[in-house]
Amino acid sequence: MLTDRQLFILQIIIDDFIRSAQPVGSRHLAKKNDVSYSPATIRNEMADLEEMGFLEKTHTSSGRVPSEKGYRYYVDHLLSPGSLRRSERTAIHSVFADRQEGLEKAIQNAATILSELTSYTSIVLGPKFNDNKVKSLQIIPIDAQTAVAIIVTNTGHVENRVFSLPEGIEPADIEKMVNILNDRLTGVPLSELRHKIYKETTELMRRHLRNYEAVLHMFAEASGGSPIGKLFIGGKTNIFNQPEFRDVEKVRLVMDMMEKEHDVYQMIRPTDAKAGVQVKIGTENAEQAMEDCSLITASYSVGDQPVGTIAILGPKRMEYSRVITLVDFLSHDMTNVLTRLYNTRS
Amino acid sequence: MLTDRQLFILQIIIDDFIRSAQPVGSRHLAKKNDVSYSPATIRNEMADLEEMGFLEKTHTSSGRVPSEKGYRYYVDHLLSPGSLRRSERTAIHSVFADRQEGLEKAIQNAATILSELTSYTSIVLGPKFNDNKVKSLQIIPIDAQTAVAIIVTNTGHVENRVFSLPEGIEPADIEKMVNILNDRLTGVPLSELRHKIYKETTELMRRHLRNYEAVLHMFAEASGGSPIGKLFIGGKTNIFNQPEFRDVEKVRLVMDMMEKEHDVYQMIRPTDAKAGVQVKIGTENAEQAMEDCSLITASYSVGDQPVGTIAILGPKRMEYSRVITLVDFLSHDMTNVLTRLYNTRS
DNA sequence: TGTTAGCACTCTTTCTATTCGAGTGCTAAA
DNA sequence: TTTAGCACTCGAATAGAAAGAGTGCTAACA
Repeated sequence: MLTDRQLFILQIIIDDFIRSAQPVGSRHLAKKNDVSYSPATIRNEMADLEEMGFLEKTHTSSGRVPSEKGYRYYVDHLLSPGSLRRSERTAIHSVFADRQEGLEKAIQNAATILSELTSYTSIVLGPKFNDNKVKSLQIIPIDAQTAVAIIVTNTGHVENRVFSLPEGIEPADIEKMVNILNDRLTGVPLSELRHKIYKETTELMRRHLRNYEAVLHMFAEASGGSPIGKLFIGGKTNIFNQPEFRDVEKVRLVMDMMEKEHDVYQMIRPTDAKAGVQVKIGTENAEQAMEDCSLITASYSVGDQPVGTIAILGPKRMEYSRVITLVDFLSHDMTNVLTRLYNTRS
Repeated sequence: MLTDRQLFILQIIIDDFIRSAQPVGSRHLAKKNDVSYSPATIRNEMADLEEMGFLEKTHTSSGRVPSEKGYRYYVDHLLSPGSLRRSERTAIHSVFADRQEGLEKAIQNAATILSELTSYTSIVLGPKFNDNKVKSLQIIPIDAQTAVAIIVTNTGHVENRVFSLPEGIEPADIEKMVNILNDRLTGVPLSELRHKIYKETTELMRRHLRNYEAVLHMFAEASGGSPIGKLFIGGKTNIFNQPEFRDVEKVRLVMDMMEKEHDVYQMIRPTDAKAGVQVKIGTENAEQAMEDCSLITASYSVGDQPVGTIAILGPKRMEYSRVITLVDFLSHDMTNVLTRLYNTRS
């Protein structure tokens, strides 16, 4: 077990390293105001901490650097809870205050604000309302052979798709079709739409018109939509600011990964395993490219259903305290706003 | 004026430098099969070419490197017209062969293919049909206070926006409104919609219902949409492959710029000044960050109206011949496909 | 007169040696 | 248990020195 003094020293070493990015030496620490031990004493403790795996040396006669285990212990036990400035709070609140621009824009703004406040890279996984319910279906003919199918959900989300009309269909037929579809499918969750569309309406449609299959098929397709929410990444190039990423190859690894939507999604998709803020340090991330990075994630919800994730990607030497507080705060804010907004319209 | 031999030497110097990224020396050139002059002769010619500003030295005793003026002359006068492999042609054709996925996906694929074929960064400015005409306007109520406004154009493009309904409006009122709007605005080009919506319908609407302003305003807003087409960038990290971008600061400049949609748009927006492929070398680009890059653009059209742009961003030391051929080919292909697709539906 | 061989010169790159300083580990004294 | 002292290690910085690539110029050659 660690003595109090060891805890203290571990803490100030990591704090110092996070700020300076320089290996910290015993003499340097001893000079600090709140440290009253001599360099030699500190050296002894450092040696012990290193033996236990919390610290590392870059070479035999360098100062100490936190190991991954060290960071892990730090976030689990040593973190002083950060607090937000008033200006930060209002910045975050303002993102969702003005809904005029639409949800998508608001989410994108959230990503931008987050990266600006932290000067790390932010990732926001937009909400996917799988239990969105159909509010209205429309078919708008464009010309003799073509039409647009439109699905509006109870959250105001609109899916649309161009498709070819069956040969020789009449405007009256289309109207009939739309009526049937609306009659039978209003209120059906999007996730079930594909299934229900065939089950509920095939019979009816067949009675009223020929060539209904193409149309049904089309609607089923459009309802599929993207299986995941949209990804927004803010401050992609912030990683360039980090001194440990002076190396082109390292930057490249991370940049490449950020371009691969699928990988990013895998990394931050909401896991309902644990609620609250999650921290993944270095190799704790599955992604190879993340071995020098840390990822802080929190999911946000509508009601008690998690619908999306916000995350901060930075160097392992991250300001954990600040970022955790920020991410926690924003995710709660988003949960509140979205819940108020969407949970009422059922 | 340049002698034939000077032209020849300038050409092989640039060809060689494009391939190797190394300053090319007289001895190195003389050893090539198709060069029958001695190093000394070549040195003399090089000195002349340098004096005329086509070549530069990185330091007093280095080989020569093409200057910006050199590249400019090269693309204007020395370019051997490249040809495409069959596999490249089919790759390009295949992008637009299958329209099932929708236009947006196809455009995105174009960007991806382009960056993969060239191993540079590709930028595609999605089509903006400003003369799209309104086909249909819809208002779908979501709940008592909220509704979605939808505009469908003759190309099948759908704009939508959530908005707040005026207090105490009745479903019948909405229907009336939609009828008036459709009656008066069908066929109006999107670019004029904002204007016409007030001019044509205010009077009528006022007669039929209170609080029409909010609704009109909303439609006017939605019709504004994004003033520009959507941007797709492929192979953002390809720049890392270029040896002259080993430097983190240089990469950063370019990366930062690519994140700023507005800057990118300014750079590649269609200029109907010149048709065909345009090449901007280094500082010929307005953008500061581009001083070590070249940009090759071509716009594509529907009919004879340019609607979007494709571009390749690479180092000044770019394979101009290949890329120009490729960009030219793809832009024509896109023009053909889009013209066939959209020009019929007027 | 145009071309080429030869040579001195320049500048970068690479290697080696040296020094400097920050930091450690260990021992012994307080 | 803490601390002072000291030898030791290693990286970073500095300065030559040598190697190598390439040039410019001059003079000879065809």
